[in-house]
Amino acid sequence: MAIAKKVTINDVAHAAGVSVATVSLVLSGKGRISTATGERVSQAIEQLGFVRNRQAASLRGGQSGVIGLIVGDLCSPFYAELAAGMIESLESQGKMVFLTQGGRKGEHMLERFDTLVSQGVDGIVIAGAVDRGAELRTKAEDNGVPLVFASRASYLDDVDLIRPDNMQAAQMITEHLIRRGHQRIAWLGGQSASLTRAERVGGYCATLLKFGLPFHSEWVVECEASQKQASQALTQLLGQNPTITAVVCYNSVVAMGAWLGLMRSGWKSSDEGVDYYDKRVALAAFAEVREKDLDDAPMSWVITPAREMGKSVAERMLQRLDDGKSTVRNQIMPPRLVKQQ
Amino acid sequence: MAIAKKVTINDVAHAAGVSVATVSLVLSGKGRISTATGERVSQAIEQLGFVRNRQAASLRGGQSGVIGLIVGDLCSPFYAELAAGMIESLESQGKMVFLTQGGRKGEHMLERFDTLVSQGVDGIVIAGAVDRGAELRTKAEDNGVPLVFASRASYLDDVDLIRPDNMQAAQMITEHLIRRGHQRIAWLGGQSASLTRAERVGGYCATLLKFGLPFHSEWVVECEASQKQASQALTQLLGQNPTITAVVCYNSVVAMGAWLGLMRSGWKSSDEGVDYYDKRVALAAFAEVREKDLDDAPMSWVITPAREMGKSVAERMLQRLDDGKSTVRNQIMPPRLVKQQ
DNA sequence: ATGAAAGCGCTAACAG
DNA sequence: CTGTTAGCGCTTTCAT
Repeated sequence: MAIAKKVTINDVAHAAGVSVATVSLVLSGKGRISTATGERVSQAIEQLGFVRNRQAASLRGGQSGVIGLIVGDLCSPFYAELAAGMIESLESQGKMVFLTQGGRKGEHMLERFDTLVSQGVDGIVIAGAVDRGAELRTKAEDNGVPLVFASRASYLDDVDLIRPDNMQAAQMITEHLIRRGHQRIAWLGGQSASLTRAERVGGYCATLLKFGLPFHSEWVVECEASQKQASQALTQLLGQNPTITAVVCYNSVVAMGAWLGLMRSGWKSSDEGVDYYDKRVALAAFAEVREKDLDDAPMSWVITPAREMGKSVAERMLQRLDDGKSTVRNQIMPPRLVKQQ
Repeated sequence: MAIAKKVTINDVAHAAGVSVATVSLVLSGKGRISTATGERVSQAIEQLGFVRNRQAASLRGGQSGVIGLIVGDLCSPFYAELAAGMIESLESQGKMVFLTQGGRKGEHMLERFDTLVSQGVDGIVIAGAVDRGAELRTKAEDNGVPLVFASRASYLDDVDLIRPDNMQAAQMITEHLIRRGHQRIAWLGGQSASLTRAERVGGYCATLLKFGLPFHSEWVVECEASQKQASQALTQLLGQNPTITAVVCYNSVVAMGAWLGLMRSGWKSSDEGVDYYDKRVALAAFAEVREKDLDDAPMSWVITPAREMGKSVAERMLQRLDDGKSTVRNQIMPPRLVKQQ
């Protein structure tokens, strides 16, 4: 099959018996075109199967209709879902997305940024850990490219930023346990270097204090994201502090490890926690996204709706595209509590 | 801060005291340029911070350096990792990737395809379930755009296709159990409408026969991807068929459910399976990607290296770009067995 | 080995 | 309302 010669705006103009300018106007919906001509042009377009060359359009000065997305780690479920939500939203507005990877720690953000600019994107979204935010902001200003950040945790200031409300999430999950009658609540998991964890621990701690409950630093234990480690850490914690009745787990792996650990030591899970003779320990957790594995676990958990966050990011970007001068702002995604049973 | 006026090839030519043509030649590495001039140009480029406008380049007739990727579901860990591998690979070759979503069932593949073409991509990769493969192939031919498919399971023929070896994966995991002494091996999970499952069950069955072991259709049970359902289904299966000593689980959720189910019924996990008095049942599973949750489970599992598959896809695409006439081929990714110690 | 010039397909003034 | 015209930034013959 021969390669169909590309049909251009010229061919359309010819077929419709008008000038290229007219076709262009019809295409962009600008200018007042008579209904009759508009009709004729549309028909020609249809008939010839014309698809407008965005590159040429953008070269001439218009918008490219393309948004660049630099995501740190596409394999993180949270960012994958964020990206999916964003792309979905943008595509429904007729935009397209250039996806590139900035590295788990944001190592490649700057180079990727340049590449995106050279591709003529209308705006850039950066999702994930950011290495050199200030430089990026300057670059964006220099190039006149709207920039929006989306991150799980961040201290960036003076930029458009959308992020989860880690502190509120921690408050919700802690308060949930308290309302179920728990007074001695421990924390399991995460590494102290993590910003996300810091924000969450902050919320946990604040909530305890707010309810006049004891906060013991020995009840906040670090551990790696492995079931075995979580299981061991929890057993040790409970052994040394038998009065603890509830545990907040930093993520789903830790949570599963905690649960399994208890079960393996002879505890049995019931609807509201894990029981051992006359004692009960309730579990609660943070999760990146809705996970099948947690569905059947005897615990409540809290997530940040990543897909919706992606949509918010898209909306924010569209706004900036409309009105480049609109003031930057810091937007926060409320978390969602998933109650067990 | 004022928006820096975009520096073009003209400015570079001026600064280096040569013509734009020369700069272009240096940029593309074509044509014989004297070392001296080349040096001077490169220096000017560096100094002015010039970045070549790919849109213009591509418009004029060159390649755009952009590959379109239509992925069905970015939230599936398998495809997320595949995409990540592909993008990584392509970016290291100076290419960029347009990412769009084709829908879980490939509903939007055709529209997305058109959009990508209008953006002037050099080639298109389709990852995921494909709805109308034949049409896509025709479209690609008409537009002269190389097309490569990557899918977890597919019957597409006569196209460039890279897919996992589901059958071999099933053979590996089944044989693994057999070599450990199991003779009565059951299958748990998946829905019979799934193509992937069909391929895997095929491999499981074939391996049993190859080793002269019994295959009972009652030992192959469907179940949804939920721990609870898996747990119930397994309990029932083992209750009715007490001679079974090993179970192959269709995915990680089913596997976790199976394990938990056994534990909750009083079984205890050991290194080589789950024990109950004098009886032992070994578990094995398919997983989409390496999962932390499976790491500490008493079972072996098999995965298709999605990231490497992504790299293969990228390579295949680059080949087609070099040599559009190279014959299509069906490439298969070997699975990897992860033995639980 | 390098320069001059002709566009790629489209849009944005500016005329009519 | 619609046509004319001048490029956007770059590549690519064709001369020199």
